[in-house]
Amino acid sequence: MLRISKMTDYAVVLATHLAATKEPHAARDLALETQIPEPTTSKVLKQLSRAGVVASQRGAKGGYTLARPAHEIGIEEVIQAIEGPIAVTECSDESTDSLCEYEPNCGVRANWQRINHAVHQALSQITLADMAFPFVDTLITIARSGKEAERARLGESPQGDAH
Amino acid sequence: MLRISKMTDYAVVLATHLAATKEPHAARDLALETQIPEPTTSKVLKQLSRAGVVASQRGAKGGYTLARPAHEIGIEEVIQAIEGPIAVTECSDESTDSLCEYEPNCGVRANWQRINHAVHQALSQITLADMAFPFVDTLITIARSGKEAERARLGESPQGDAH
DNA sequence: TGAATACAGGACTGAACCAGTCCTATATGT
DNA sequence: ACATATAGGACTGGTTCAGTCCTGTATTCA
Ligand code: SF4
Ligand code: SF4
Repeated sequence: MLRISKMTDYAVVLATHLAATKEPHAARDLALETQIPEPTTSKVLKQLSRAGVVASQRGAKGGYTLARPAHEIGIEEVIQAIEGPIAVTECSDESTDSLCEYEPNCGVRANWQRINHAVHQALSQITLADMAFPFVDTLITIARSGKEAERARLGESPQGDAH
Repeated sequence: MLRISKMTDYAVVLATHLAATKEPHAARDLALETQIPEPTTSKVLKQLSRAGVVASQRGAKGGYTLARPAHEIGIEEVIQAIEGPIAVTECSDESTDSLCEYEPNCGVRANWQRINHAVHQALSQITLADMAFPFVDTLITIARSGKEAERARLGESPQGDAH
């Protein structure tokens, strides 16, 4: 399904919630506001804290705030904090040199890596500030380059010698 | 990690392999060419067949061919054949009215659905003919619309009353 | 100081999903 | 008939995920 995990979803919801104010929010309060169970909320926020997405303050009057302004935090960063690096395929993990056993003779590897990069870029550019308002549709569109003609030509004869 | 399953990866590799010729390929032959184990290859191809991505011919001299020309089959279709509808979040499944329990008071739902739609579009436009050659980078780019200024302004004051 | 608050870290569990194999049935060509 | 090759589905071990809970530490304030 190409889906982010539930925990990651919670993370985006919570982080977006934090974007609303600069006051520290206790995990318990955020749980009440979002309806997400408190232990789970706490777990997610701890992970976000370790990843540097949110800052934490212990003790009474403590809580969580965003580590930086909302418009400087891309949701890719939030996703990565919970799930690790974005990698659409096993071979497109840019952090580790993860080796797929089929890699030596795999013809689609290079293209998957480019697709992965595009997704990564798109999610990096959408910030928590964007998520707080319904304007994302004006920000993200997938555009084909002017090489459409070339592609169509190649597409007509995929078995041709196109080296 | 926002990853497609291994089976889906195999499906794209196999389908791209089929794009090279119009002759029927037996599952066994494809398995040898791609190094993917034969039972797994067979399973994946059967799923692709049921989804209408590939056509099958039983009996001696039989095998699999693409159901349509390679440049008419988007990889989104291949992914969907194995994993079901693309849905980045639970609420962004366009096929079913899947209801998330947090949906009523979730502020990021609309934006996730737009992101999901963009990803869906991008993967639909990349065809098997594209995957057979390293030209995808010329085809997919993420573009921001001209509303960047508006966004930046909003991003500066996410806590402001922007209703 | 001591109590209350709130985060940090990690262990733990049941459930769901995934990867891969195998068996039986059916269709096709020689 | 017989060999070939797909169709469908059952089945299993392993892994990952969602969620909870416990112990420890830092901070505030009376
Ligand atoms: S190398 Fe090929 S088979 Fe291996 S993960 Fe990448 S795309 Fe998939
Ligand atoms: S409604 Fe909100 S919480 Fe539910 S799946 Fe969609 S984004 Fe996630």
